Amino acid sequence: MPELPEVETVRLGLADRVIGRIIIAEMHDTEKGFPNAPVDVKNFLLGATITGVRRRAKVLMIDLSTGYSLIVHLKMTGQLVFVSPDDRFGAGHPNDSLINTLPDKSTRVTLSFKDGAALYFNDQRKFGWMKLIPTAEIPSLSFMQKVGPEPLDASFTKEAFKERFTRRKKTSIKAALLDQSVVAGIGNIYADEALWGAKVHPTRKVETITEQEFTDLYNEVRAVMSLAIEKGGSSNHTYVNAEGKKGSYMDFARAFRREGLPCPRCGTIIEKIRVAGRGTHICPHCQVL
DNA sequence: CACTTGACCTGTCCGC
DNA sequence: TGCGGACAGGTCAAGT
Repeated sequence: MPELPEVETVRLGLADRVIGRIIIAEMHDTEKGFPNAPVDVKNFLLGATITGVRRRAKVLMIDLSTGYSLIVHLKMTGQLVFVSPDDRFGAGHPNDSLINTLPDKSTRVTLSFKDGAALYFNDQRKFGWMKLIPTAEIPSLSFMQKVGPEPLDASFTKEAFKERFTRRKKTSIKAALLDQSVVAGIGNIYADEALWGAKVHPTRKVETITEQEFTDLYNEVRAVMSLAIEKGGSSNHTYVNAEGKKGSYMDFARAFRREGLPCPRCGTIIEKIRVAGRGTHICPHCQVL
């Protein structure tokens, strides 16, 4: 799914497009989709103006003028795509662009705006969700209580990074990196990329990671996340930004989904193994046990 | 408590 | 071309 850089890319795109727009209707085609409470939808979603779009870890928060917020998790295949009336079949937009074909069979929620624009929440695998809750209740959500620090926050130090792992001494470094309560926002792509960058084998137990390796991992996590945001995230199949367009980080990937190709550092063929139940890409020469 | 595994869904790709 | 199985960017609830 979208990891931190993909969710941040969506957030930036939405902030440009939906803030100030007024929601006049919502339609959804699955019960899992959202607004579980019809009364709240009627009173706090319809007619609301969007006032802000925030992100914490991989969760998006769309704040409304009514004091409620839409909370969204895209999980593996979720998308939030904004389409203005001018976009459809407009000049300069490729014919194969998603925006000309939405809604489609993966569309779970459609939010219609007063000016004719729409925001589509699509999710092929239906793992994602969208909820409507009072904005003031967000900080007390169990997710917000448990989630670790944002890796790109200026206040997030190398010392804090290392300290977060003390609770996961016996597990693999990859499983710990994927644990959202340790550090927020890392997923399968950027875990592999950061481990490759720091030359750390993903199955290494956390308690065996040296001071220098923690320093390298800290720097790599931040560098990889920053570069990915700059490139608009990674796209394999389903991920798109708020304009329905793909990101380009995969052009810069050094290990992820590069099995069978040479390691950019030493030329050894990248291998794919399984760690913590996830497909994992390593250079067997650079990342030794 | 720490840790691992399976389940949640749909679609696609790969080998027979 | 058809079919079964493995797998896909995430997170829970179970299990040990």
